[in-house]
Amino acid sequence: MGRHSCCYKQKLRKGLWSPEEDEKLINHITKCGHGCWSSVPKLAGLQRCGKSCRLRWINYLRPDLKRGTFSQDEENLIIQLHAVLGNRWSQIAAQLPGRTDNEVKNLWNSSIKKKLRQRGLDPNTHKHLSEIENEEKTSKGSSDDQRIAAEKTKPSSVAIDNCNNMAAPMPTHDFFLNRFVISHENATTSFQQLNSGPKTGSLMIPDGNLFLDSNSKSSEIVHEFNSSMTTTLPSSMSQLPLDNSISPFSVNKFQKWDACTVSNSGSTGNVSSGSAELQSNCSIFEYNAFPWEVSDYGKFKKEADVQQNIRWTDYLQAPFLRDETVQLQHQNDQDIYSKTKPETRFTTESSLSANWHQNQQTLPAEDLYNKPFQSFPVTFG
DNA sequence: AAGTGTTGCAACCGCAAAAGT
DNA sequence: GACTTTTGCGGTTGCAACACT
Repeated sequence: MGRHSCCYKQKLRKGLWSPEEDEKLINHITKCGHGCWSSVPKLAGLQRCGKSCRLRWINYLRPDLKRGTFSQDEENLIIQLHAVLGNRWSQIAAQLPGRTDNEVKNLWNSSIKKKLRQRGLDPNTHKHLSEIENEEKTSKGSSDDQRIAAEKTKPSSVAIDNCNNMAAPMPTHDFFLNRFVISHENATTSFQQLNSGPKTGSLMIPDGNLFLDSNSKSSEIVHEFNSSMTTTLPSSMSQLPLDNSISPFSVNKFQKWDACTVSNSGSTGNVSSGSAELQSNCSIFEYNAFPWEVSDYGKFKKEADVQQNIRWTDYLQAPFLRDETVQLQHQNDQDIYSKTKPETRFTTESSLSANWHQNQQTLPAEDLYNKPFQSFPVTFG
């Protein structure tokens, strides 16, 4: 471990953080926020550089970190995302609530890579090693060596092909569904971790689902609430009690929902009637269908705007939803929907996530990995 | 028990992009 | 527009803990 140049100049501490340092940093940030990181050490009374403080906070002290070992589902998701995104750890970590890019990166380097190799897969290209060997045999010359070397630093060729192909498939139905379930589930988990009291309506707003209404196939986006949470929906998230039991960071995470909160219908279940905005051609990023951090929201939205603004209505009308062959590939996911009758469509997310987890768990890891995975490089660059 | 190798992870480095002046 | 500062990211390293001999 080296030391930042600024640390040399100012003779700042390096290496592991002591509990006292952690406490100082936590106290300072919870009271004042981090503001400009370069000023944090001075204000917090730390002999560290701002960069070091930022890293310590993001990777270790942040209250919304999950910690602990990665679940099999998380590992599978990392593998899938890596096939699309390559070594873009921050983007991968953004799909794993409570996990940091550093954690994901470490897991990949220390564990997942080995597992993939044991399964006969190249962790860089996600291709079978035999396939790569064949390619190497058939392609000779230095130009090919350069290509292979370059390929190692890129996401899978499938993803690249899709990226270069104007007719590349849209994001897959199951991928988005999975993302919903995971992030949705996490929102609940975060809530429960942060506030052991009764679930009030306010914080349950993010616990509502933004669902694809596959029954009507009308490309309608339905915002739904659990029946238990329809009674008291505050008009503003600012009404949240900012006591010690609720981290300001969790509130920050959910703030975006405030912007799309529709007037409470007063009825249980479907409140789509009041969601004109949601039914418009809004980008999927604009209403935080995924409970990412606001900063992530901005980042992804920007990327999406710059590259290709995938809209929910576009997604719902995507060819793969009409393509029989592809639909067969997503039979399991369709089943999740089809088994839910319209009148009982608003099943709790737990049943959905249970289905999903069950689905994942019944697949051996390798089978899961080998499952056709259509990437969506358009969105994530 | 002591020495050596391996592993997991926290933290640093260097670079690039963004933001500020 | 040029320059400086800040922020964010991916790659890498150092070290403590563990496993093995």
